[in-house]
Formats: sequence, C-alpha cells, structure tokens
Amino acid sequence: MGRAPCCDRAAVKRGPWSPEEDDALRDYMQRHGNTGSWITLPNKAGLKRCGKSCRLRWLNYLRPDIRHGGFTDEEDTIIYSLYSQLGSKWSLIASQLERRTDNDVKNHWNTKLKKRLAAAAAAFSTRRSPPFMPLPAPAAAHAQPSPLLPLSVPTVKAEAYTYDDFLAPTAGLQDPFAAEGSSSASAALQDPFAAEGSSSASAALHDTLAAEGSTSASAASSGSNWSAVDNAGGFFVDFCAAGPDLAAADQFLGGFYYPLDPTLSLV
DNA sequence: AAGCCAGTCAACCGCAGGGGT
DNA sequence: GACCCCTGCGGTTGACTGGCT
Repeated sequence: MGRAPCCDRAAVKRGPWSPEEDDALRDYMQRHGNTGSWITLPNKAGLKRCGKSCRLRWLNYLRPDIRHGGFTDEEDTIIYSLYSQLGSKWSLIASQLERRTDNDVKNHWNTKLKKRLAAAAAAFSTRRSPPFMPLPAPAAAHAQPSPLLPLSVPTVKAEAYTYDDFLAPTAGLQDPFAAEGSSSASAALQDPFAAEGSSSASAALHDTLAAEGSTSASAASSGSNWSAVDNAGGFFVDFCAAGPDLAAADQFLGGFYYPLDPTLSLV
C-alpha cells in the first residue's frame, strides 16, 4: 500500500497547463504571494489543480526570477564540478547558479552534459588507461562524504574557473589529513602544482602535461594523490587519499572539470 | 506526405524530512 | 515518542518537436 494521494485525482486536472491556468496562478501569486499552504492555493486561485502541481508550475516555470535554457559554458563548468563533488544534489547545484531551477539543471545534465561526459570518457578510454579514474564519480557512490565540502564556489565570475577557485581554503573546510599528523599533505592537496614552480595552476598543469608528452598526469605526496586526464577542452582532476604505497587511490576526495579554454566545450 | 526516431523539457510520482500537535 | 500534514527533492514519464528516411 502506498501513501494516500495528496488530492483527489479524479477531481483535479492533470497534464500541461493552459495559458488561462498560468494567468490565474500568476495573478494569484502576484496579488497574495504564497502566504498560505500550497494545498489550499488551488481553491483560492480558482484552479482545478493539485497543490503540488501549482507549486511546481510556479517554482519551475512561472516565477519571474528564473531563466530557462541557454546554459553558458561557465554554468556547465560549475555543474560538472559540483556534480563531481555532490552527486545528484540538483537543488544544491542550482543554488550555485543564478536564476536556475533544480529541474532545469537536472534536465540539462540528463540531456546534454551527461552525454558529453560519456562521449569524452569513451574518447579517452580508447587512447590509454587512466591513472586512477577517468571521470569524477558522484559523491553518492562513495562511502564517506567528501571532506572538501563545503565548497567555496564563486557564482559570478567572468573568466574561466581555475583550480584555486574550487580548492581555496574556507572557514568550513576541513583538513582531511590533519588527523593523520601530516603537515604537508593538505598543502599539497591545496596546490599540487606549486611544486612545479609555476605561478598559475593552469600553466603548471600545461607544463606538467607537456613535459610528460602525455594526456594525463599524476603526483603523490605524503597522504594525497592527484591525477588529471584530458579531453578536448580541459582536464578532469581528481584528488584521492593515498593508499599505503602512495601509488593507489585509497579514497576519492573530490574532483572537478577544469577547462583550459572556456570557449571550448566537451565533445 | 507519412512514419520513425531521438532529443528536449514540463509535469508527475513517491519518498524523506521538518514542524506542529 | 507517535502521528499527521506539508514542503522539498530527485527519479521518471510522457507530450511535443524537429530531423531524417
């Protein structure tokens, strides 16, 4: 037995909303706002709709402060990055994007980004074996939540995101290696490229890959590994707690998609 | 012109969790 | 603590559309 339906299905209209219904809901919300409950709103607004349907229609479509479609490369980058950290926490991801709904982000991921990611992974796997994993796995797939959370992700930024944007220490950032007594590991995790003598993370990544003549790079220090694998327009960078021999990824900590050129897209 | 197919996205469904009683 | 109500969320469905044969 399932839960009782929230409303009488025979008495309410379902399916696509008509312009008249949109007008009625929009007019009601503009006059009164949602001061009461969504359950009682349909009656007050003269709608033969379920309250949940009204809520969804307003939040995902009629609300004036949202925009649809046309995701920018910058937004795509943020979505890739946050998905690698959070998994399918669409409301959290949407909260990092201006005027986007969770439903829109979810649809965008399922219809476009996921396919681009799969295509990039397939293209990569035909060339060589990745050092650890070619794609950041969703957080939900890991037994432990990423200790890198909460993220400090800028929501308004004109230029491409850099390595530092996503891993800069924040007040809430925990040092995953502090308990292990390692003083250098967290520093290495925060800037594994610093040792390369480069002033910028992207330049260091470029240099590292160029020096290796390779499409991937990795490094290990006392307690952490990082690895980067390329695709057409950037790199997937993963961070893992090192295993006993420092060569194996023991625990996935986080990762992000790092676009070397924001004007390029995957695939 | 008709049928098929894939892509897109609005909408639905059911569950989880918070708050009130 | 148990129960109920309501909201929020994520997974899924299905209508619609455009391209292709």
